[in-house]
Amino acid sequence: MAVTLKEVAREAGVNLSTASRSLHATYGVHTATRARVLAVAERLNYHPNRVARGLVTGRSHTLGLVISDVRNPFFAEVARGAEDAAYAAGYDLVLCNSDLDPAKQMHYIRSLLAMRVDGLLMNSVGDLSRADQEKLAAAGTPIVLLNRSPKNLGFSTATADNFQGGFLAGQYLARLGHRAIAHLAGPRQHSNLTDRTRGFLKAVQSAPANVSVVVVHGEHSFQGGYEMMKKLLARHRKFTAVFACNDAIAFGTIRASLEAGLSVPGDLSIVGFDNVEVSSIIHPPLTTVDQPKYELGRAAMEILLKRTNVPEHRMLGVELIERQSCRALVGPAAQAGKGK
Amino acid sequence: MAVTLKEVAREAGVNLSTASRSLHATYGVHTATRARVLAVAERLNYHPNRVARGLVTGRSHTLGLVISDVRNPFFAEVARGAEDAAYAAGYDLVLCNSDLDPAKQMHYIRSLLAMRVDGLLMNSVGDLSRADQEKLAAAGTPIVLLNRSPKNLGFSTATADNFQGGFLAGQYLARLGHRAIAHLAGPRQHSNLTDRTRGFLKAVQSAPANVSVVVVHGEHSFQGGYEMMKKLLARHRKFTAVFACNDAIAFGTIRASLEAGLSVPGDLSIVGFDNVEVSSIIHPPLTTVDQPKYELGRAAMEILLKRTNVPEHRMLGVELIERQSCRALVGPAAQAGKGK
DNA sequence: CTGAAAGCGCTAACAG
DNA sequence: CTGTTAGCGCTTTCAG
Repeated sequence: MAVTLKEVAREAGVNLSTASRSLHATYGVHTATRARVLAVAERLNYHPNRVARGLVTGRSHTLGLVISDVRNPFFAEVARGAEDAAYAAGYDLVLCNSDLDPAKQMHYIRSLLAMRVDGLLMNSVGDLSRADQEKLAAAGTPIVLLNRSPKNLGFSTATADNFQGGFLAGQYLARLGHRAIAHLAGPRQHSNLTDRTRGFLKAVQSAPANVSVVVVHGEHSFQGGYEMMKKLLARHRKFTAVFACNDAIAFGTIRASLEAGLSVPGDLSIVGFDNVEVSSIIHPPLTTVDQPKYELGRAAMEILLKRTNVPEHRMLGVELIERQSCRALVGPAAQAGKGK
Repeated sequence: MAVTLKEVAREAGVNLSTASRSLHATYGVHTATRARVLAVAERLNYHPNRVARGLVTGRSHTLGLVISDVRNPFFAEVARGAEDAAYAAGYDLVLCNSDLDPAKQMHYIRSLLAMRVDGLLMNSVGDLSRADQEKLAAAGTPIVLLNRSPKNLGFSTATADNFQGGFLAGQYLARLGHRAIAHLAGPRQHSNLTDRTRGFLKAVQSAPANVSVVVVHGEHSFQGGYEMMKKLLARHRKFTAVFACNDAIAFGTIRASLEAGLSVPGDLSIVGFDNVEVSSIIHPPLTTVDQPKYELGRAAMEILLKRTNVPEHRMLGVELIERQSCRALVGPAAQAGKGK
């Protein structure tokens, strides 16, 4: 089918190994010889067979990316960051959507290991059985985990500072003068989300004034946010602001508020988390905590590409993006009807 | 490093080839022998080396997906559809983001061919030089193109019925009684977008009443839509509806309209194209033409997996999703202030 | 049913 | 600087 190095060598009148050396651009071959080989390779449209090379070198120059779903804009960004970094380093990325299903996850991992990827980037490993986790660790393939605090086994991690993000949100709302805040927290037991909650509570507790908080849990999706908010509103709770633990929830919250005849930010201030692209597109533009998604993917990939065996942990900074979904209840801005 | 078949064979006291046969579940090996081999393989945690296998079989069970950018929700959906289909068939997918840059595209293609992927799913090939296109075709690797009308070389294609989608949009707006419509058409020379335009014009021209249309071109993005609309509004054009050739443009249009003090759909009806997830989340929920994105990816993958050498062309149906961004100017619904 | 042997395309010592 | 020689781990004839 495809032309092989052997044919190139024969055509160029040199030995197989000489041809091989010529292509690797290392020294140890006469310039004229190399030129000849290269010319022939070009003419024959030769392309080295990476699988053959991989077999002998033991490196595939391929990496695995296991995430829950690329359709989630967060992961799409991460994937892009990871892919760009891989591309720059001459690696290819195999995309796997696990839906967080442990069986599917293991299936992918097995497949990836079987194809001898040089490393794995995964967004979670917590759902795997202890045995599987150990098997994974034993495989010896470098692994970096996304979005997990550095407490996992011996794996490297790359994550945003979720605690700090939650803290920023709480501090912001408290400073605007909100004294009764609802926090839509997503599922329990979701380490990076609970970190946000912890940061938020910390900020609110350390605020100069007294702030009351009601925390509700639910699905971390548009629908989940919508439902949590509906329920909250039905209970006639008095609160002037909500901190949603991600943007999707915030969007659902806005929808539910609008449907209940509340204005945002007039009656209700809302801050989200993630800063997905849509948050600047919807109305009102959402004030949210930006998480450096692309950089997260890139940073994770960089760690992976180092191929060191000592686990490395990278935590990226977050930032509050002030838009138009919050209003100040105190201070000079309070009259204006909008935050800041 | 990893345990090899040879070790399994030795441990099981059989020959290498017997071990190999045992694993392939084909007949030709005594049941007891196979059981023994399987047991040993399990115990040793043996996993076949796919690269070695690939070298001899000539098939890598890996496919390439070259799209412009996964961060584009349209492609994320397509990618997911393709990946699911690949997964179901036991294939892995290598993700490549080309940004539509011909050089990057060729780089990826080269890399993919070098790793001997069994097929390629690409979203465009039009920017490649004639020579590169021919080289691609000559490589003999099965290729299916996304979103391209079936006029390309000998490649298979999978695309939505863009013409029909444009037609549906035009027909819908005309029926609602709109007689002056702006069409935000995206860049010229973008085959699937121009198909939408053609369908739209066809519908409008064949409408019973006279409908005037102004077509404007620009970037097919939120920003592009925003700018096109600003310009249009500045020219004091009189139109009651706009058909945006994709949802991103529609979102930009809505933003620009809102900023200009126009209400949607009160003063202006807007229909988009794509039905990305956000279109149901924004306010007002966008009436748009649904393109079966996930199915597109899956269909393309199915064609690819057939590995036939006769090009196949699949065109998927589209559907108008009526939400709340349009209003009727005639008929009983006109009073209600909303379409239907 | 099982073993022996060749070879996929390439790299990497090792001689020369 | 260049050629010879082993394999990498696996599948696949071909004998037995």
